[in-house]
Amino acid sequence: MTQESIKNYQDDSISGRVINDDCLITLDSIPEDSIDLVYVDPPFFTQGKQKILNKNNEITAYDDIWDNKDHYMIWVKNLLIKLHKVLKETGSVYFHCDWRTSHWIRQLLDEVFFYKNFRNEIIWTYKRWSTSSNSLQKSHQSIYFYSKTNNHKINIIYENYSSMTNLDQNWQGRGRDCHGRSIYKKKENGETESYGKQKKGVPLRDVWDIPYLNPKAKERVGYPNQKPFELLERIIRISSAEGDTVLDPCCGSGTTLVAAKLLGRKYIGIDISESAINITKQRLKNPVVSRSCVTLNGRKSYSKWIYGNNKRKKEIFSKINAKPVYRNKHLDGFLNHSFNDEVVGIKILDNIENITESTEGFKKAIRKRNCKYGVIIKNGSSIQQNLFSDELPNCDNIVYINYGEIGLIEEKLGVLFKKF
Amino acid sequence: MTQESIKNYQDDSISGRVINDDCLITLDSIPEDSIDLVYVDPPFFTQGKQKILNKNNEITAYDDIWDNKDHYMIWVKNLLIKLHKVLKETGSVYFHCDWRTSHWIRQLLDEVFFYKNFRNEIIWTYKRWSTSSNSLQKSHQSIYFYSKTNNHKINIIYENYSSMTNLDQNWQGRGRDCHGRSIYKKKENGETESYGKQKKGVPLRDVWDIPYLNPKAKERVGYPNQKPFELLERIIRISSAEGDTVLDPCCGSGTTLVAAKLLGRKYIGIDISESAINITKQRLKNPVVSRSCVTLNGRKSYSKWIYGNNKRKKEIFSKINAKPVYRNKHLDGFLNHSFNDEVVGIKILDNIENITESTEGFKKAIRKRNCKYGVIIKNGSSIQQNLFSDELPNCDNIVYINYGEIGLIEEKLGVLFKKF
DNA sequence: TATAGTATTGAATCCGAGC
DNA sequence: CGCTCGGATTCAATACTAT
Repeated sequence: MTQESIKNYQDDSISGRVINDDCLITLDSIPEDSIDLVYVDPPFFTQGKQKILNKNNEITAYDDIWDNKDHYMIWVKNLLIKLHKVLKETGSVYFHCDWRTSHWIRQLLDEVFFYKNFRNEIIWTYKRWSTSSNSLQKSHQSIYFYSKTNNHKINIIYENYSSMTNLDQNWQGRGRDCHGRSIYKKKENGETESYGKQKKGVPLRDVWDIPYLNPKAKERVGYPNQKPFELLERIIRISSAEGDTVLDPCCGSGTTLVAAKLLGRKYIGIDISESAINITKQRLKNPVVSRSCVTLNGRKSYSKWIYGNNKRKKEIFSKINAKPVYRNKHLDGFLNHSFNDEVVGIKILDNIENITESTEGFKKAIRKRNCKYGVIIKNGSSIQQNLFSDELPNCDNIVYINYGEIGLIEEKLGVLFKKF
Repeated sequence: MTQESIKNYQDDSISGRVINDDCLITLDSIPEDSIDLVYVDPPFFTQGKQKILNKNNEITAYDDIWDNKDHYMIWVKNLLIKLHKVLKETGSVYFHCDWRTSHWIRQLLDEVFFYKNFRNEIIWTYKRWSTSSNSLQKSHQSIYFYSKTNNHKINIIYENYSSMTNLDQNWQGRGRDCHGRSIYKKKENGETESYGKQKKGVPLRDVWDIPYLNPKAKERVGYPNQKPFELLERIIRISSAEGDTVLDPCCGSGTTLVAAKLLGRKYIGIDISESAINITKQRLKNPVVSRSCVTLNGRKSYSKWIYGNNKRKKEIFSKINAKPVYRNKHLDGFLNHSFNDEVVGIKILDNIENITESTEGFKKAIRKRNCKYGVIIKNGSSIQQNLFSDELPNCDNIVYINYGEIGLIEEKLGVLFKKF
């Protein structure tokens, strides 16, 4: 979607309501068969193990309010029954859960919306800061998508074909052989039969790789557990049309409502927390949407930035098996393998840089990181510039290597640091 | 992993057993506390809606055998109880399920292995053929990972850092502020405190993008629902060590056992189907592992191939909103939108190509695909070469467009084909 | 040997016909 | 009117055959 199509709806003609109350109570006052789409993102059932602070260091009312599973399940079931009532026949519900409760919640969805109305388990996946753990890094959440009936409103979004798809061939006519297996139809003369027909692309998958809201993202409004705009945007686009009504019974910081407003849907948001409602109201007045760099340009785009215009840098790092570091003038990276159990810092010296100055900076940088050893590699744009020409500063713990010798890095390190 | 490290174990000194029986019966004869890792991949609960044929066009015994949910649940629960018994205290179970039953199965895992021993919901995601559907394209399956106790054996696999990671900063010491929030430690002089420590990379995530076993893959053995080697390889590496014993109670075509054998683990495979057991035994004698192109080179690797060295081609396709086609000398793609309800073929003419010859080839190519219209775009490496210079062949259904005019494509098509 | 072009095919899913 | 059954359609690969 373009930024333009969002802007069109940044006026207040779109009717929306934000209500500060217990959603179980408020839902009773919403007319039956009036809602097109519900997105539910209740507090996760962490049993109070997580303390969530807002920007003013107050523990938010957001933390769970349930003592045990049964209590939680009764609350969810009640909520679902009321949501089922207010939904139109063509309506859908999206229920956001994490690993703690997803199986219980789906059980309840089966009971209230029925197994046959299960549409998808959407996997929202993201990369995140890693934590040490005796299991795999948890980096997804599930969103259950059920419709009220089989006759639900849906706009399938189509994406580009995979680059491996043999699109050309896919146009060939198909039939079945005597065993009922699919084969290509043949013309009478034996040629394969082809036919031209417009191709739309591949339907959107149920696994969505959407970046986790960056802790520093402008979109953040200082309320915990804020969901990315993109996630809600997709859901709203898929299961509603312009002018439809979107409901979020636990609206938190209001991402759903912002997305609904910007996409020209009516919205109703409910939350029991007053601070949530205040933030939401504020946010609806002046919505900020940040498209992450990853979304806009793909993950690969960063690599150019890291390595700058210096393509040789990338090559060197791959040859010496090192990891790059960025945003640091005097330090370019580290060797992947430790040397004498110590980390080795890497600096690539461009021909415009002054050796003495750079060495000083590099020494400081690695000292700051408790690195014992460092390697400075000379890299210019010509063979001559790839050799150190000036006199080298005398440093105990730093090796200087000409570009042509980077294969010898381990050996050189070994010779120089034998004394340690 | 390298091919070498696999080959080391291609001998028969690794002890393994393959048993053709009902796993519920066989499990009673396996000693308690003797198994390190169980992988369970039972038939999905499709309620007979899917007919699965093997390569000999026989309906396999693999198709489900359960009339209803309760029947299925009892079977799974019995299986889990027996598996729990034979597992060592340090052992783990991986249970493979799809959307039909994942929530029921996790419920049973909670009952038998306990909620507290849940480790991960692994999402196996892949691209595959798509179908028209009134929901999102289902393209993942879930694998539940539970351990028998908290003291389970695990080898965390580390992957490369994302290119966006600020590795440098990651090394800074961390502490907590007075509100219990994580902050970077400061030295007395106010500088941030850093420490050098080799970083291993990011722990493996719980979302695994592993290509679906291609219908033509050499790895295929002609039994339906064969899982990719890579999937089982990961599981076995994470939750067992060399010499450990791996059990697969519904081993099917035996991928688990092959992976176990090649990784130097002992294995026990059970399946009720005789044909499955025969295939497995055969396969264990001469295992074939195929690494997919995608795995080896990444998905992006193809795009270079499609567009060849001609970067301009990519740019043109994006400007005129067209889809590329490959492995076809005379045809480069199709417009995304149909014209007069007909598909429009695209050919980009390089300066080395002969116009008359190329036009002939192009005409043949689009005729074969029932395309009524075609567009030939002139593209060279200089402004001069971007203009058609020779006399153009006279073709009713083909438009010739100079590179500089590609914005006018719709208009030109309109004028030329008004007569149709 | 490399590239162009052809042949498959799958734990899918819809739709419409036939009961 | 609710079933089931079969035909048509689907794309992401990879193997093979012919030049």
